[in-house]
Amino acid sequence: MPTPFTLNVKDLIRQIPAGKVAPYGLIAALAGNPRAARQVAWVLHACSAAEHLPWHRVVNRNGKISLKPFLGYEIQKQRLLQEGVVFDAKDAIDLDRYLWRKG
DNA sequence: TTACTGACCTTTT
DNA sequence: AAAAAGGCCAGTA
Repeated sequence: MPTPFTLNVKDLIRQIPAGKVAPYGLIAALAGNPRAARQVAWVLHACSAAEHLPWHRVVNRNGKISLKPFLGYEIQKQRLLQEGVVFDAKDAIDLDRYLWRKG
């Protein structure tokens, strides 16, 4: 039985609209534990496939993809590009523009 | 059962 | 300013 935090994380990720992204810390904070970003990451790589969570809309605090190349990085980037998210020269997303705002 | 690992973030030296 | 440590939860060995 997963903790409410984990369930909350999944719900929050489901609420992320297309074309927006959310860092791990924000989801963790909304889920109730600002320092449980690591757990958020775990939920993604472990449960995202089983659920249909838009895991590609979750990036790190730098606005960059944490995944390593050829291990999901390209897939996530392509998905985001399909949704209209633009990467800058550093392969990072402008969080000021694409950060998901609750509401 | 304990111990280690993992798509990380925040706080403290 | 940069660097180190602490913290969170679930899965695997």
